[in-house]
Amino acid sequence: MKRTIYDIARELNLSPGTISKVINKTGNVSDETRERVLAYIKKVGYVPATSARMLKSKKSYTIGVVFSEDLNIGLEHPFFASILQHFKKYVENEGYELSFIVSKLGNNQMSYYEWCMNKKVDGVYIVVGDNGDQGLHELALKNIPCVSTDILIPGIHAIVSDNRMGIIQSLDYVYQNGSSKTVGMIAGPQHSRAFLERYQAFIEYQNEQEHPINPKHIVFAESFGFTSGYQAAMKLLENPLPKVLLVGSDDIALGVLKALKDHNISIPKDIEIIGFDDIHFAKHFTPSLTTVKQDRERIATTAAKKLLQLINHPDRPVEEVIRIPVELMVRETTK
Amino acid sequence: MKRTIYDIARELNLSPGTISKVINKTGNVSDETRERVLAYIKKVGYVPATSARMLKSKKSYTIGVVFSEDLNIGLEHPFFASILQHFKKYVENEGYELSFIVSKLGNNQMSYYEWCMNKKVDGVYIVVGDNGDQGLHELALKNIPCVSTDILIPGIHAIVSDNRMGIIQSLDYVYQNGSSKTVGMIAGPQHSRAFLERYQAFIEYQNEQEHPINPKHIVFAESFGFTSGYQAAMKLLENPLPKVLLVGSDDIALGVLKALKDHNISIPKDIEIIGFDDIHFAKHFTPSLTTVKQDRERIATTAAKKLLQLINHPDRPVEEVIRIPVELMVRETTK
DNA sequence: TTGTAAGCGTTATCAG
DNA sequence: CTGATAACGCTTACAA
Repeated sequence: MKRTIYDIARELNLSPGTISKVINKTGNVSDETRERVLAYIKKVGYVPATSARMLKSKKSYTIGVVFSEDLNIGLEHPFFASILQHFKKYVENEGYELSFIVSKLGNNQMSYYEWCMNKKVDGVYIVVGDNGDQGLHELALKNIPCVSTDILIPGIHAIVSDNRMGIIQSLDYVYQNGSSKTVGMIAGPQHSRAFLERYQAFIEYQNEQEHPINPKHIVFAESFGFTSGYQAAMKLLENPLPKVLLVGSDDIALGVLKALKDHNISIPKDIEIIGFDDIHFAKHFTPSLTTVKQDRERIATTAAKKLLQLINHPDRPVEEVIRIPVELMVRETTK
Repeated sequence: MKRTIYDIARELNLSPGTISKVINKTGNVSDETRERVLAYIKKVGYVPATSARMLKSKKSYTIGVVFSEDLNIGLEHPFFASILQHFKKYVENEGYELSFIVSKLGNNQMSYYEWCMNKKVDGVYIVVGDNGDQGLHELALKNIPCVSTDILIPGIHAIVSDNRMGIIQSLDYVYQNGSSKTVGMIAGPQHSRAFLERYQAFIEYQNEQEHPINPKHIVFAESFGFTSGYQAAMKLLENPLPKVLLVGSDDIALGVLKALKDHNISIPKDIEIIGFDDIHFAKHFTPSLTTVKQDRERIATTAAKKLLQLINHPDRPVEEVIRIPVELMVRETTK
């Protein structure tokens, strides 16, 4: 049933080495035999045994995926799942597959790096990672090709949204025509880079443009997700509201919207809301959410492309951080 | 740097074979040497090379995951992503890891079965699959351990929700106290087993209880998702509405809700809605959605447990289809 | 251009 | 109870 390179060699009156050469497009083989082998391989549906190949060549055509669970962001997270999906599609098309890196496998604990050595993965992709995770920093030190679409670690290439640009677009939109509305922000947890960047961009913009910042109009959500958005909004409601509210993420924004509705606050009449992410649901909500769209597909494919480049041309230098442009989607929560 | 079983043997004045034995808990080793080896291994952080181990033993401690993309259900799907997440957690804890099965890897097309042989996966998990997918049926024929939490294929063990029970609970709730409301259904695409079962259960219940079924109150959504729900609702609106509406899934139900709202139909006053799934968002929507909750965690862990059993005790027979109970979550879209 | 043979790091079967 | 030794299926010098 299962055929090896030896069987093929015998059946074709060739030597195993030759077969290997044509499969790997290495060494010299006459065009004729190459064709013959290729045809035969296709006919009988031979596929080389990965394990043997790995054992010998130290390559696996596999990319390890870090999807940090510590943050309690499940695979269900609308943003990260989507990115992972696009990434997967791209690399599979290039002949690579994905395997989740896990640090606690049954009994034996193993660092990301050990896992990579052990599995001989060609590269690793950090979809979402925790900055406090030592394993990640260890990875950055060893030189294994590695890209991230989340955290920024010196030594690891990252592809992330231009958060600052998103905030600028939002505020430019708010202040257009010389309007001088009061604007507040419900920021996400500040241990997350993306949330931190968005918050800082907000503060900087306001300072540069000399718009006042009212501390009571700034609230930090405790976590990701709907519920923490709801709670943050409750806190905001303790004081008079600003006219416009930027929210760190759509997930959170939806919770905010709900809290506001529950208090009979009319949107966008009483307060305008601008989110961040453009998750699938943003446009379906009532009222539909004005938000900054992250180009998930572009982030993912850029990351994939870059990782493959790192793997196949380790010499060619590349920029370490790439910022992907974002776009403001104006919908019903602003006027 | 990288240590092999040989290095360890040498450093410990033993033979490689002995080391292997203690690692695999096989053959006879004196307690003393076992301890000594185990201690040393832990100290130096040795991990066996998977490739070599696979090559020799035909085991990989890896489970192949089928996540059909043909259906355009991405990794982002709230139900399946959540199930996969729970499954992953369970098997990782038992020392297995997950690798996505892919049939078109770069240039060479390969059937699921070939992939499994090639990668020597110990089992396969079908999170979501297309019934028209020949590769899946081929898998069922070969005897590789395999479980599904979606499609039902003869020969493949399946763990799915008790859809009939969900419909019965919903309708019992609707008809409680001898009420005789008219009830309709927006069913999902009928090529999907789960949707089909829900539809059939509905029809059977109504017939058994001798409640009339108005064909105009039954609409089939063309696809999964919000948009097809919206469209289905539009169709339903062409005729007078029933008093109660069961919807095949929450995803679809949210689209329905939106369409109804857009037409100024009051929920639950004019029409009551009951969904299916209890996706995360169901309780956050306004009004919050009454729905049948699928126990995603239990489905996933049951599937995981069963697959591991199939792998490790292929002899022990097990039922082929397990139905997991569901629970009606009563919220604001019903009164 | 093709064939030979020595590994890669394990496991498993025998002897000792 | 422990130690040799032959696979496992492939890649890669090197020889023919």
